[in-house]
Amino acid sequence: MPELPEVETIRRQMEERVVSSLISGVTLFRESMVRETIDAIAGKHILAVHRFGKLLVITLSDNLSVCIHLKMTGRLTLLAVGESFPVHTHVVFHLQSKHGDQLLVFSDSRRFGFIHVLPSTEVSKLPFLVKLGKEPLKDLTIKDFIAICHKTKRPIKTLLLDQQRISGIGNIYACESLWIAKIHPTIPANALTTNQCGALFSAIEAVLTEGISRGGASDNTYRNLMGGKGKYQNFFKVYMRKGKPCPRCTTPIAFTRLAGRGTFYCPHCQER
DNA sequence: GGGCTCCTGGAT
DNA sequence: ATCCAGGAGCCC
Repeated sequence: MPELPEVETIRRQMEERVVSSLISGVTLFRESMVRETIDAIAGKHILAVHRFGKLLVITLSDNLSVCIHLKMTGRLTLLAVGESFPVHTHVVFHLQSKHGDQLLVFSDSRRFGFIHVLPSTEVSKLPFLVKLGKEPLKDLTIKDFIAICHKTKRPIKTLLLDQQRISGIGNIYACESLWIAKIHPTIPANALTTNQCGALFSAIEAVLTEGISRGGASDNTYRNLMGGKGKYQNFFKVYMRKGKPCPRCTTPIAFTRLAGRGTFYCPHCQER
């Protein structure tokens, strides 16, 4: 569930609360969640927290980095020492800073997520990052976006979800941006006019920006670093609103399945 | 480029 | 008891 705005919310909270901390130790409850040995990070300092699409990259001292993907149900939670761990806690980072001792906890009920520990100079070679597409609100230009759309006949919504073409968009923001741009999710991407591409590009920027400003969407399992919920779910126009009136035209929101994903749209506004 | 798979909690 | 959520790697 965490998409670009949710991961960005966590990144910003980490920037505020854990950067410059010393990692005094690590407790590993489930080895399979970590791709390499994690012992080396004890004694390192947290220098910065970056985000690439939905991937978090924590830069440590001594050329070491920790890359974390939350996938569906992964969570990072900051706790005071003595607070009980969330269910399905797999890794605990023990932190020391001038604010006192804290615990950074990685939990993931479905265990789709992963943690990589590797030299900072190797991070950019991670297959996921090598193949990652450009990112809205960052380096993806409208010109790029039009070119990407016109290069494939795949359904536009499937294209929006393809991290190797465009990074950061997940199911929620794909549905919401298509509704704003009045584009049907199954239209072949190369059938979109330049104007439609422009409208969709603007819509993507708008929903991601609003998602970030509302602290992400917690329609289900997402929680931020402090365990709090986002608020964007209260502003969904179509996502999870099957049968409810379209906010623009009152037609009941339709639900279909596209590439195995639940897809919400207005059959009137987003006519094919 | 579509379908299957990983996994568990929650809805039905 | 069964179905379903979906990010992304993997299989053809």
